[in-house]
Amino acid sequence: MAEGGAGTSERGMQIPLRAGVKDVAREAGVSVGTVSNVLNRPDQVSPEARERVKSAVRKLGYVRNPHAQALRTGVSPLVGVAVLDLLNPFFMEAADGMERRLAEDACIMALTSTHSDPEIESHVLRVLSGQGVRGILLTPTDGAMKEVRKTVARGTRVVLFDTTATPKDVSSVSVDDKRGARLAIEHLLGLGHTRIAFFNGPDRVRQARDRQAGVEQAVGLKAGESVKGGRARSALDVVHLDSFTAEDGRLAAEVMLENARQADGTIDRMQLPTAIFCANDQIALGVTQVLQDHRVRIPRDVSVVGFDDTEVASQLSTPLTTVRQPMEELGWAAADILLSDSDEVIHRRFAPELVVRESTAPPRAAQ
Amino acid sequence: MAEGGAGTSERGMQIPLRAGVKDVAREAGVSVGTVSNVLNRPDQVSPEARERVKSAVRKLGYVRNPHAQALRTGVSPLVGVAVLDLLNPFFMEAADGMERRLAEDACIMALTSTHSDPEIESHVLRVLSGQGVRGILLTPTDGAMKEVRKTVARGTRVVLFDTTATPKDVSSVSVDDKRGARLAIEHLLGLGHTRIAFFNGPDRVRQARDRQAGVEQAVGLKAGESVKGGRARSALDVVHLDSFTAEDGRLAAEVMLENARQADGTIDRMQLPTAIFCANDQIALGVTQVLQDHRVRIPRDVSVVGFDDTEVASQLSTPLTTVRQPMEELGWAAADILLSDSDEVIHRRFAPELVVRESTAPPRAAQ
DNA sequence: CTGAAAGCGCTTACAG
DNA sequence: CTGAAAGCGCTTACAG
Repeated sequence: MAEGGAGTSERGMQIPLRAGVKDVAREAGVSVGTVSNVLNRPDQVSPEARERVKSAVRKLGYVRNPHAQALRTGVSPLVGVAVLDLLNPFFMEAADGMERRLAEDACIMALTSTHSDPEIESHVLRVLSGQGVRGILLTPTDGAMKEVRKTVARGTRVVLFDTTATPKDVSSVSVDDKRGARLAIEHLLGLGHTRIAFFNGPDRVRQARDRQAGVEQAVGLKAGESVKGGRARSALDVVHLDSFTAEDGRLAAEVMLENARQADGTIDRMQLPTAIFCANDQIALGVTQVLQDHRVRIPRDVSVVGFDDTEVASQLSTPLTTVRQPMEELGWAAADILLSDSDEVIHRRFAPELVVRESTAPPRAAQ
Repeated sequence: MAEGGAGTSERGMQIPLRAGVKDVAREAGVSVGTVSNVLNRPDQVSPEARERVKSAVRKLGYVRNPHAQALRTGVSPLVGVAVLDLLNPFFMEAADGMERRLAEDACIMALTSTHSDPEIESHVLRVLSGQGVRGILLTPTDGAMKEVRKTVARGTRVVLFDTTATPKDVSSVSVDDKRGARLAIEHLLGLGHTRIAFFNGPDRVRQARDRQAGVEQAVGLKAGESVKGGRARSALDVVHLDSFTAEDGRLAAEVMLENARQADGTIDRMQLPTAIFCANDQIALGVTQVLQDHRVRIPRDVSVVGFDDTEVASQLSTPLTTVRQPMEELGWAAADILLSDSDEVIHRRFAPELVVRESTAPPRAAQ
């Protein structure tokens, strides 16, 4: 393809594959500057010229070249979103919220997964930043801040999503996980439960640590009837699972039932906790399945509480009492901060909310 | 900001916010052309110059401006992906496969949802195409082809995903839904089932229509013991749900149980089908929950088969027999066709596969 | 092998 | 209100 030609005079004869401002200008009999003005500040152009340009645009099917625009103005319409896992409904509901906010500013969401892997995370940050995106919404893994700061130093805006870290230099959006866990436990204590099992996620995940802190706080407070000192830890049994999945929920529940099995093979319900608080709805899903398989009734024999309020929670055969995270709102807020373009560092923390359904009730009378 | 200045001589004094080829060239003592050559065809540059440029790149933290590159070369690294629903695990597992393939070509996936709405679909196509993406992977709604053709005419490559339409002018990737449904029904017939219920999705969805065709074909063939003529439709009960969700699966199952309820309030198991084929795993999830609630045992009282083999299938308390779609592979293949850049129209159809687990067994003896 | 120059398609001060 | 011109940062034939 010949380059460096003097002009486009010959090209005027043929219909261009993709019309540009020049073609529109020629068609409308104005200069390219006027075409651009019609596109960007139509009120500064005379009505006649405006109309001629508009009909030329229609006639030629002109579409602005976004790369040229981005190059010239320095802004890209692309926003990168990197979450831990595309298959986790929590993130996808949040992504819906982000997309809604981004659409308002005609931005496009580029959604990718880090698979909770710090190496993939670094790579994704570099690639997205290299693409010159308008900004990045990131659910960070534990040691992400170093790479995040490099990314910011490279000139790419980053907003942290679903993290409780509140660094001085990077904005974030989060839910108060500790408080959410406290709500769940207080609900159970309020119903009269005293032997509670907490099926938590792995300790290396920040959300798990925060939720546990909330659980311990609630148990300490209520059981001891005093802010300081008092504690009745024996009432609480914390089990750490390997992941926040239904599968690991099943496993943990099976171990629990096995431990309560008597010589005659039946399960001694007195050996079971009266309530189980699961660190997310997926775990609760696995747990309820195992309990049902073994004819342990929910909530009559055991109450179950989840976390997140994803779709599955209300769809379980016994609709699940759970701690609702405002996922869509969370995503919306993160995108909103990113697009605000202000250099101010903002930390938005949302309050979780207890949703009481049918999986919780006072404990069985016998004790 | 002053424009139209004569050069960048003064700028040399300060560290540029973001280094460009010019800065690298100055630092390395070569021309910008050489810098570009090092970046794009390093073997055509002398080793010394190459090293000097490379270290200048490192020193200045140079990152290529993707928009300038896209503008100049005409190719964008962005690939748009528009699926029906971000919350459907089928699409998210496929998206994982797409992402893997796209990463090989250093492309970025821009994932969005059409929410199965033709208007949103048109909008998304227009916006993505307007962004000058490298191409679009689309799960089309029924009447999508008109807008798809417009998009293609605008110069944007499109590959259809999970559609059985095989237009002459647009490539596609699909699974043989009809065959999948046939596999499921043949499995049930092979076990000796004769009274089968088919819980299908809404008729307006192409997948539902194809799966029904497969079901009818299998029933007609086997039950009639003859390819032509023979048919035993009475053995098949087709129920159309409003959506492919667990919730609608529950609803349908409850209606079915209600119809089998006797005067004394108990359920007459003889009135139930001996097997239920659900048009996807989500529906099967809802159905199994309701059956369990009513103490209808799976597979002893009723066999259940799903479709997709999403994560939930193997995690149900009675692991679900289902028709596996190779979701990741499907996504990978779609991305592969898109990136091939050939103008040849390709239609890739994948074969589904029956995965037998514990939710199916021969029918209860009594009949 | 290297450098100077044109140009991708757009936007924006500036002069008229 | 309109037009001519510069330039965003890159790549690529072309001449040396």
